[in-house]
Amino acid sequence: MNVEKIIKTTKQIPLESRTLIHLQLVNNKLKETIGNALKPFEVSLQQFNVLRILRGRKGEPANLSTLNERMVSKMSNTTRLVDKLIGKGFVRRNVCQSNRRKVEIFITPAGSEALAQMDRVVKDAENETVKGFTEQELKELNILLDKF
Amino acid sequence: MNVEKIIKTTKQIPLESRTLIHLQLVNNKLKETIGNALKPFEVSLQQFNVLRILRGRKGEPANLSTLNERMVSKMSNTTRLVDKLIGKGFVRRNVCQSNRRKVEIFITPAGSEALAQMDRVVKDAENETVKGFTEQELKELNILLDKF
DNA sequence: AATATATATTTGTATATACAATTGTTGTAA
DNA sequence: TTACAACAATTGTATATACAAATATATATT
Repeated sequence: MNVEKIIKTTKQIPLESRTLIHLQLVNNKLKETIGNALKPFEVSLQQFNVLRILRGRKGEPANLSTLNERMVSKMSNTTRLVDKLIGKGFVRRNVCQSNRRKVEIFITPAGSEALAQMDRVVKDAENETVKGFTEQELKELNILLDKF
Repeated sequence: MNVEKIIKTTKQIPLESRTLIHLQLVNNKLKETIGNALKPFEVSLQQFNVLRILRGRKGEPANLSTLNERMVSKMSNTTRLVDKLIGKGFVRRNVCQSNRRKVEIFITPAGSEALAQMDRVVKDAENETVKGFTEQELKELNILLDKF
């Protein structure tokens, strides 16, 4: 990826700014690649993320605030995101008996099945995205990103 | 930044996935920081980006497709983004005389002035964002990001 | 010159997201 | 026990963005 080429500038960009632009460009690419992989399933990256969180809980339900805490990109409106997943039959929602303010959200068998398929295409897309890296380089990148 | 802590997981995440999640988290943080810096000016990151592109052209007008090419995050709807900037008095739009399909977009004096102020706060926000890095580390990060 | 094709922008519409206000429920203090 | 604060989720509304279709102009072909 060549930053200057992508944003078509000949100017020399200060290192700090260039780094931040670089990160945004990488992120855009990444979201596009994974978003495209998910397109056949008609779920967004956010929705996929929620399904994975629910699976990770192995039958334990999650309530909305738990989901929100664990989402990669927190959002103000998890209710409607869950509504979408319910509409697709991938999750189920109950009012929590012990505390009726809360809701319990479960992944359904159909959701688990769909998720298993999504996993495969997303894994492929991820590998495609990082194919230019050695394991060592990925580790170095993670160490650097920790400094943010 | 601790990935596992932020998304509250105890599971070990595969290196490839972890890297991509890491990038998204960094990007979210970055957008929030810079977005907040711009909030007093009531412009979005995208709008700021367009203003900078226009300034970079030193009086030369830009048409919409030129803007689009140069934007960090390309978008399908630059017309309405420019409308917003016109509404704020930061840019001006004419029909191009030599090719009436095109438009010419200029930054206004008010836009230049506002941009100069924005620059300062954005620069501060950028420096704040990368304060954990040495120059050498930023260079390394840029080299790694190029592999995407 | 008339017709078709390509280019540049704009508009309509659906969907996504942000933010604030509202609702319903629980816990706590007078 | 009533009143009030805190909590959890939902809803209303405004704004943002994506995508496709429409409009207007220019260029190329017959």
